[in-house]
Amino acid sequence: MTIYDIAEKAGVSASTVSRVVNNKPGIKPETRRKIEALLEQYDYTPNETARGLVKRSSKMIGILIADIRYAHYMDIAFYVEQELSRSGYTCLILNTGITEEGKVNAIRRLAQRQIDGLMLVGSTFQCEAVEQALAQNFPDIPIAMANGYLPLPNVKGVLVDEYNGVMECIKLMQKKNHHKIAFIIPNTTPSNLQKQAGFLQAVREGKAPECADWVYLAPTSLEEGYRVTRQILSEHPDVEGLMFCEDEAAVSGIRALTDAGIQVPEQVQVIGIDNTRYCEICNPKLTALDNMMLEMSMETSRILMESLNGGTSPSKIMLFSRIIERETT
Amino acid sequence: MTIYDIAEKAGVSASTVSRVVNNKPGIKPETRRKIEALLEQYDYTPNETARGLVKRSSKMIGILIADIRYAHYMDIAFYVEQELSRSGYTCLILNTGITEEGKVNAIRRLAQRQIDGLMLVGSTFQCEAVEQALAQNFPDIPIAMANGYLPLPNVKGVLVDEYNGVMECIKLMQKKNHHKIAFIIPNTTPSNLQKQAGFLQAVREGKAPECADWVYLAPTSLEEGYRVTRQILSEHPDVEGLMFCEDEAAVSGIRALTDAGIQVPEQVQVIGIDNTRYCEICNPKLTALDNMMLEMSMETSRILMESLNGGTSPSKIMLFSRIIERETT
DNA sequence: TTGTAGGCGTTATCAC
DNA sequence: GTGATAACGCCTACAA
Repeated sequence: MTIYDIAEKAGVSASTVSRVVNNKPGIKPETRRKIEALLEQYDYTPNETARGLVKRSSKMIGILIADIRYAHYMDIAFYVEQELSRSGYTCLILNTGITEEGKVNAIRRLAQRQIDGLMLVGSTFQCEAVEQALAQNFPDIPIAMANGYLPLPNVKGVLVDEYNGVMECIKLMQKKNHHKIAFIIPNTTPSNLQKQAGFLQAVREGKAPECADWVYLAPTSLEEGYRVTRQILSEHPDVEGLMFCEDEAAVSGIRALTDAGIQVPEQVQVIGIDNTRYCEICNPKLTALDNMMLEMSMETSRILMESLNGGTSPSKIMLFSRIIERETT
Repeated sequence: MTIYDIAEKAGVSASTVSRVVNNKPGIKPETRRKIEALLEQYDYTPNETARGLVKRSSKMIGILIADIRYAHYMDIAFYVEQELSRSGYTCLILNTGITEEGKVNAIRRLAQRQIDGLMLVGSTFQCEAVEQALAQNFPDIPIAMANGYLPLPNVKGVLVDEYNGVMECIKLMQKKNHHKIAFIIPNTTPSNLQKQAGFLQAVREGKAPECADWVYLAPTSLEEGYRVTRQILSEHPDVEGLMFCEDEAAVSGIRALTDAGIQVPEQVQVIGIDNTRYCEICNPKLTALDNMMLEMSMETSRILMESLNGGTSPSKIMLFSRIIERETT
């Protein structure tokens, strides 16, 4: 069912139908009514592909996420999709993986699709390769980044103060007289390096500056969280606190501790980051740094929408994280 | 950068460029090389919108999910996106909600986009309204359903034997001499009604047939899982087992039990369904019915791919669930 | 108030 | 081997 079909049935030209479909003025009310009835009757919906071709806009937004399965990314994907749908946009969600190749590939794939806007979720996209690919493929559509930023004229970024957030976490444990703290990082994204810097700062100012060396790498997974905790216990039996960069490893860290007969939080305290559902599920419940993912994603999609509508907003804003204290501190 | 631009620079016609881009035969090797060099140099990528218009195919697949945040749906979304990407398809993932209106709306939104195929995830789509909307909007593109089926000529479904699965769960508890079992259902999707039927069957055959009345409604959430567990404890202090339709409520059910000083699994056993990550995170670890979501999603996308390629496969297949026993039974 | 004609970028069908 | 030309479905000057 095309506008031509409708036009024929209505005894008018296609352009008249097009005008009615697009609510343009200057149509005789009677004609309009007649066409609207036909539209309704035949359940006409405009072909967005054709529309996109002529309008050079697809009403589609690309969303790049390293891996949608990470609990906090998933929430972002959900809210952003909801929000953008409401304004008539359709989302292309791509899982890029964390390799440069995967990220650049995804960008190229989107480039073929005439997307109207782009959203990047996660600081992993804050890198040279992505910056170049964006500059080349999307020099002028609005781009919004959640938890990251790139210095391109059409990019806006929403950041969270994780440096101070982590510092506060460490201080919280120190205040409770837990000073020997290990730090577990899943990878070296800019965001995680920020967190690490916060850790180092707090620990160096504290009573056990030697812990600045207690930095461990453990990719996001339950298995790795368990493994690394056992490793830390064996290398530093005197450990008093574990600061994880994400909840998933943290919750299995808790498990490793209790399995080893260690009291949480009396002997060892544990803090995670992201404040995902996992925090409420594990036992004891996990204290976590809430990095405001939800607010961040809403803010990011708001900024994206604003740019799409030609509005303007600061190119970089920062939100403040906060600690949600539960049972592991 | 269009094929016309390239054609001009190469001193050939646009058709020739198009042929090279599409790897068509019958081009003088020299011409081909020259054009390929230009393509490379200007980083040309074909405009999929224009292509879609003439080919009447967008290389896009619609994916309908009630709510991507449910842990098991999320995994499906991830794997399906990966799988379809690999074959050059882009996924449009829409969260429809569980209302009829939301589901039908999503279908209409996709209808405007010339999608090549459609995937429905979850038995919630197995309903009259969706069936009608599909028949009307997508009479002839391949449609694959995960955990559901609709009797339309172009629909294929992958199902899981949850009826027997739940029955086995109940029997497992009965074998361990826990007979007084309550059943908690989040909503009345066809899939959940199947589970309930399995529960009723097993309980009626067991030693406490009166439990057939112990069916509780609790929407998927930690709060509701906790609340309903307390309610069950107060209404049936002699309860010996809890069979939840999904892990999320189950894990907070465990918490409610331990908070009430009840030993799990000695006094009350707990089983969930979906076998999500949550099972490993809570304490004690949750025994769950693995409804093979992963296999199901891979199978569903495989079937969808096959249909897209013109192949044929049975319109309805069934997978078998299995129990993953952990610490709550 | 309405219709005609051209064009968006691509592919496919004929000619040459 | 290659080049016109006509679609695909829609929008939008410009004309009438």
